[in-house]
Amino acid sequence: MRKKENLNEIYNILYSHYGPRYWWPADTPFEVIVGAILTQNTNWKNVEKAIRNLKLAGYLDIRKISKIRKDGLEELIKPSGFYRQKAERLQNFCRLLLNEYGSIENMFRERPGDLRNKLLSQKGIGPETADSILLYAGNFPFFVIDSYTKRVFDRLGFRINDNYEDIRNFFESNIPKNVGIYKEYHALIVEFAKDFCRKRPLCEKCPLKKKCSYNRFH
DNA sequence: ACCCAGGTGGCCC
DNA sequence: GGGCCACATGGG
Repeated sequence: MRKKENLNEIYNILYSHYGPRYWWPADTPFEVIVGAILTQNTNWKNVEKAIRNLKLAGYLDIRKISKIRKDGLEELIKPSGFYRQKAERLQNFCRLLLNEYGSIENMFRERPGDLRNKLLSQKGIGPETADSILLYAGNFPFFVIDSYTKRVFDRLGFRINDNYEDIRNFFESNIPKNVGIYKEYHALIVEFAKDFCRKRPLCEKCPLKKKCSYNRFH
């Protein structure tokens, strides 16, 4: 791991390069939750199809999803892949949410740390999904770590171990504790990773070129 | 015909 | 604690 100025500097460079990303792309907190579950190891385009299906059917609704037959839900979300487990887990989560809290607004009144543990205890909600929900639906300052984050900062020369909580703690202790910045930084990392950390030929135009440890191989 | 995508849980040691 | 594996669709 490296020092904090670098993390903030990288944020500034990415923000200058891309501008605001307006994440999370969703109309409601519940849509964030659904998207967070459906996008697990899945291309976002496929998730958009699934969410569109839910909307068109009038089923992007916590009570509707709680009551629908499981095979009906599977059909609607099929484009997002892993649709049997996701249908099961999404439905279970909706039922838990209604039973324990009654509503999303009420769920987000719980103490953030307690809520995070509650989310993590649900089957199908791991640390990234939990933090996506807490940050983008609940506006709580939890930094979201995903495979892009690990890949990007590995290439930038940060010595990152593979432990989710360690990485999250590293970010949260070295950038301002600000929900807007957390939201924007994660979105910028994803944007940057898609542009530059998959296709090597684009490296010449990379805004973080000077910081990238891959440069010595060029 | 591969490979990848905004992960997670189960099982093994 | 880490190393595999299943889970499934759609696009390059």
